[in-house]
Amino acid sequence: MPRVNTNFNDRTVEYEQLLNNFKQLLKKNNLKFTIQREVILETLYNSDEHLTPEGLHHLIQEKVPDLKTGIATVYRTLSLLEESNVVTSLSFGAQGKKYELGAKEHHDHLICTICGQITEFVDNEIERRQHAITDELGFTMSDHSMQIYGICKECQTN
Amino acid sequence: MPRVNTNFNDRTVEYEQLLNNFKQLLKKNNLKFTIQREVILETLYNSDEHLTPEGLHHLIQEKVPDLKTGIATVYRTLSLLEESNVVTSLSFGAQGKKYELGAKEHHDHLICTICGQITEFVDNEIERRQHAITDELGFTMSDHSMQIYGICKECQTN
DNA sequence: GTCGCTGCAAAGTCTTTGCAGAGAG
DNA sequence: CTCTCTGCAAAGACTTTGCAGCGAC
Repeated sequence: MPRVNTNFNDRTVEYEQLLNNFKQLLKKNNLKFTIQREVILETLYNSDEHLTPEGLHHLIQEKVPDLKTGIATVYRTLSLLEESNVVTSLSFGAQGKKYELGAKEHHDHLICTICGQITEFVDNEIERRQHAITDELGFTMSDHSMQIYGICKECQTN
Repeated sequence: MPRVNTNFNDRTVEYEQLLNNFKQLLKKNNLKFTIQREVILETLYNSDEHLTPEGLHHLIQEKVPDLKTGIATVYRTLSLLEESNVVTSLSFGAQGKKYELGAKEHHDHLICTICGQITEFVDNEIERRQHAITDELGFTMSDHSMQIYGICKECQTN
């Protein structure tokens, strides 16, 4: 099994927790903990980027070439993880969903339309306003997402 | 040509403007003003809902059955309208894009995960914060979108 | 008349599904 | 052992494209 950190630092602890939660979740639903599922979770964890199913599949093939993981398994596992709220999917303008671990603090996205880079941010004032708006309309908010599109600092100077 | 209003009220005026803008846009780009393009624009205008390409196609077939509009034309026209910023596409969780006229004031969306209803809203405080955030990061904002998911008032009582 | 547009059907993407064998518990 | 997972390939959903005839200008 690939594991990025073998020394016991914070990052490893965080991953161990995530992994344990995932194992419990599987057990609770009579599902099995397989190598493929672990590799997928770990790859998502170790990637700073927002991955498409295909991108994730490629990454896994590079990192663990012996395990011939099928794209179908990637899709199936992502659906499972999304249902379980372990990951969140984002569907931006163009096409195809991207996935990210959802365990992190809630955040929104800045998307550069030139280089495609995604930057995350959190703004408490916006979060507050969202609650105010839904309260006013009698709407029970379960989730929300916000994307700002434009040109990032780097792409402006190039 | 179908035309919902023949009397000269505000709504008709608004549509006439939209139509004229569209015609100018076509002329400027050496494109042709066709019946199909008018019907598509008009159907979008007269629909309060956010339409999928397929939904739009169905609506048109119902309303103008003699004109055998092909789904390909709907897709092609929507792309054209989107490029020209006449319509905006929204791609929410599930799949498939939905389109709405983009000429209206900028607004965000509340999406009921039970009945699928989409409610629009505008919040100036949020708009202000978005500008503040992008300014701070040196990001040039071109557009943004926000969706809040949850359960609408009606679905809560049912 | 010219040149763009349209409908049709075929081809592409991206995603899901059926199935038989592999593997977790 | 049982019953879920997996990889593969086939099938689906949605969208785009090639083409020959049609129609706007």
